[in-house]
Amino acid sequence: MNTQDLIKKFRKNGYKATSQRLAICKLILSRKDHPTADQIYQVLKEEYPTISLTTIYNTLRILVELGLIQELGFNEGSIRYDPDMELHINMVCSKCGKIDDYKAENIIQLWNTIISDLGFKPIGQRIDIYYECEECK
Amino acid sequence: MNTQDLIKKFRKNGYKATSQRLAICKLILSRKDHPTADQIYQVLKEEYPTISLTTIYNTLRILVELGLIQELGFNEGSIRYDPDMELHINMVCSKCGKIDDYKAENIIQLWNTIISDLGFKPIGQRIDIYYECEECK
DNA sequence: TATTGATTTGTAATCATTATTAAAATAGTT
DNA sequence: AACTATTTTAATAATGATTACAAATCAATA
Repeated sequence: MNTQDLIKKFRKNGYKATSQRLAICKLILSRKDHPTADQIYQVLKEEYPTISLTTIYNTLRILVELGLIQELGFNEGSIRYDPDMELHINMVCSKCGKIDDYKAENIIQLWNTIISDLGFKPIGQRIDIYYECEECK
Repeated sequence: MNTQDLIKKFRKNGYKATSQRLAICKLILSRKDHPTADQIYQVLKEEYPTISLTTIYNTLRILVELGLIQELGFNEGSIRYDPDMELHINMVCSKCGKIDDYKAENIIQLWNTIISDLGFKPIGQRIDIYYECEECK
């Protein structure tokens, strides 16, 4: 999603398209490592020295509401943000917490089987696999 | 798992079988609603008025280590504890946070297919489905 | 460009969890 | 049953992530 589309999306939903919001969007939508709010803050501080963590949190909440990203709560106590809204598996290293997305072949089949049994369409889903990554072994 | 087996399990792993630990175990292993540490604390305070949250957390950590329960971090900021270590789906209400376990019929087969593609045996997994429960609708 | 209301920011507050440490309880041994 | 070394508990303080608040700033519209 490019900047113009983002601006439109914000305005259509009654939100102002501030430079901070656009910067946060561009960052989170481009990253695949599921950063925390603080990690986003640390990066954006360089370009926007007065940006505050509150703004990061507020913007992330809006992006969740607009369906652009997904929140993933983990056991270490922090929430990570995932811009991949398609069906996928989060490969989570139990030691270092690193996360990679994994698009398995049969996952769509698995998913369709599950939801056809449910009888209704769920709002969303989350599939994690926990393992020990190469660096940690 | 009965009390005697629990005592054996603790001792075999170098942990003392204190009454607090046994009470926490019995409670968490019998509940299906994935309680938080504080919810467990609130219940056990009745029977053990001097029990502390620290003890709850310490014991839960041991139970995770012994493979008896699973930690599930959620977005509202709290960790919930799930005594069901078998493959199952957490049906999570996006509004009230209620969680029910759901054992779908064909999941295990499909899941095994996905796992075998990985080439290694994962430590664990987690499958959530988010929806709006009856009471919240 | 002026106005109005939303947004940002810095600070303080909150909540869950962890660290610390003296006192109490346990398991193994006499 | 008592002894003792060691672990565990429990109370408090500390930490870290997130949220609340209020004054200053900015975006959108006229």
